[in-house]
Amino acid sequence: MELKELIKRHNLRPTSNRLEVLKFYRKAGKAVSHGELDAELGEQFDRITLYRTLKAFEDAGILHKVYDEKGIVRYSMCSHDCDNTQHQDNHIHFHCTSCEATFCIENVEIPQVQIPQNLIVESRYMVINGTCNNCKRA
Amino acid sequence: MELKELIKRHNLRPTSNRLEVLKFYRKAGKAVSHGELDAELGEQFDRITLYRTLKAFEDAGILHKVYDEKGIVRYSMCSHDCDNTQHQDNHIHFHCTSCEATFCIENVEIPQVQIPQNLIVESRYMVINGTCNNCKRA
DNA sequence: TTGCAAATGCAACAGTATTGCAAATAATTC
DNA sequence: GAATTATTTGCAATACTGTTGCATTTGCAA
Repeated sequence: MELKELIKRHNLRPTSNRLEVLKFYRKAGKAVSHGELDAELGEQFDRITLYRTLKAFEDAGILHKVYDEKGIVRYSMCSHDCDNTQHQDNHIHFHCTSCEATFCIENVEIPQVQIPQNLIVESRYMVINGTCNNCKRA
Repeated sequence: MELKELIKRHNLRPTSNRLEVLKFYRKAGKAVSHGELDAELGEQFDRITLYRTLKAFEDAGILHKVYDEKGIVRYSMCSHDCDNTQHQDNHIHFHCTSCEATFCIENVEIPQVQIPQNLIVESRYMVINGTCNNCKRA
């Protein structure tokens, strides 16, 4: 079970809570909100613990935050190994307006843009809304 | 006072509440959250009324929603006349990580991107985080 | 196996947002 | 201009999301 290793590598203790959460995220293959996580693991673990687990994973660089157009916060597994100093989630996110799923499009970089005023750019965030392949068929 | 006309044109009644809210948004020149609006006009108008006013303006196409990286919902005046069926806010938003201001960069379109899977694209949303000119000086 | 730091569960609380309903206000018709 | 109708507003209640403090438990290392 390499999830245990992943957690340890980021200087966190591999508790049963964290292992289950991470297992769920890996299985999900899409961004998952605290609410969705709680619906799945709420019987087993405390609501607040799940909040703290998500925060710990984000700080450690195991999960990264994703926002959809409605401002809903979700988390998704980092594909590259991020750390506590910097996330490398410089890819586009896709949000399906039909099933509300949000997932990362790992191999597409967010394009550079030319900004008129001389503002200092630190990071870029981009979401594409549309219909995913599942919902397209239906 | 052409704000009255603007409201009427979108089939809403130009009440004092709505006129004040719109006046505030025009003056602000940046995206404003409900909380910020309430801090300014909360003495005069009810908190819930302000929520409903924002919603009404959004539905009517007078304001459009803006999200920053923390998932905070703000509203900004639509430069082009939108309507209740579609918003045309296809421009980039800039968020200053120092003063937390968010504003529209009207004249820069969100770039097209090539998406690998055959997903159906409906709209694109982009936020650039950085430092605004005000905070740069400081 | 003992001692310490990290992690968890529970309770309380804070902030944001929505809904129902009655009262007030604006627009419409006569 | 008065009466009628529909919209808008304020208040109360409620729901959802997220955070903090503290006592207890758990994991890890000496």
